[in-house]
Amino acid sequence: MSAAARERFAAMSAKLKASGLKSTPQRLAVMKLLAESKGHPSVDDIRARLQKKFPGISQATVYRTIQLAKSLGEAYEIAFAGSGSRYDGRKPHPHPHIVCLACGRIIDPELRSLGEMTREIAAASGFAITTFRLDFFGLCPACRNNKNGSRKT
Amino acid sequence: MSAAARERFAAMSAKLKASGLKSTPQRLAVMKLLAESKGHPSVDDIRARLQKKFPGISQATVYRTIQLAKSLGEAYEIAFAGSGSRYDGRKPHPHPHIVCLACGRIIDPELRSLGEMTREIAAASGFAITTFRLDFFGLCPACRNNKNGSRKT
DNA sequence: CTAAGTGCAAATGATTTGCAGGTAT
DNA sequence: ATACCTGCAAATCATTTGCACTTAG
Repeated sequence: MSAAARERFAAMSAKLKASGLKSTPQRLAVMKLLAESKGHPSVDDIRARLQKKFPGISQATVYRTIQLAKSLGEAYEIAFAGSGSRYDGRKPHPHPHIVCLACGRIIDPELRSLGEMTREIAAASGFAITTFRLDFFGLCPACRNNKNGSRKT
Repeated sequence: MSAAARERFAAMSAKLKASGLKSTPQRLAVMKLLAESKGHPSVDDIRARLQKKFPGISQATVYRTIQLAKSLGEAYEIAFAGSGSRYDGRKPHPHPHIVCLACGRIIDPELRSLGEMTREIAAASGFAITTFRLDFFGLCPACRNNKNGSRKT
């Protein structure tokens, strides 16, 4: 567990405690995974990885905990049509993504000029812009060559 | 029906005929609506507007026809998590949107610099980028004032 | 102790699909 | 004629929710 992950997990558990809600083992485990997963895991990725430690853990609990983390401002959901959402507990704010159409990998690109673009859009449309969604889709370097699809979450 | 809409409808019906599939009244009606609707209608918007002319029209037919139009390259789907998709038959290619969180209105902003941004992303990540999704969310000029929500599709 | 959380299974909402009868070509 | 369509209802898939039991504080 990297220093950054440890810090994220500390922030999450602190918010959880501060909220007055209960710090159950399941909640802490889900949040830890969110804090340390670089690969934008799905609900089922999380449930699967928690099986060893919590044999009976239910999807419902994972869903509920993720929603809780979102409502605490500690997780970010990337929803896709036609497939389950993916979650990010490392950067819990809107940011652009690049999604590999072959293996499902999702990475976070650097991108300046987005704030500028948002201001331009707001000025031209008259909307009060509060958030955005920006995804690029394509083939990652690995999938451009081999036809594999080792799903790295 | 504007000149642009007429042209889009002509393109759609031509593609349909060329595909060898049948030009049924339902299909032509759905495609006409797609061709002329500026407001990015939902499946149910379309079904509702077709009720008068086709009293028994089913959601299934609307869904199937939209998928057909998409596969012909003549309609573009904007999918949202937690609510139904919206469709665009006027510009059947990826383009940015601005979505009003209060009334659901969706408009198409002008935006240069997107191609440039895509190239930048591709170069930095090594991905072969094939498409993108860009939405801004906020309050439209009307909803910034009144709390109404006249859903203009 | 007791409000809150968990697992399970049933409910939901959008979309898809199987099937039996209808229609464009 | 006949392969393709349609409407209907049942099936899917991701996610949410009701409920009876369990547990953190």
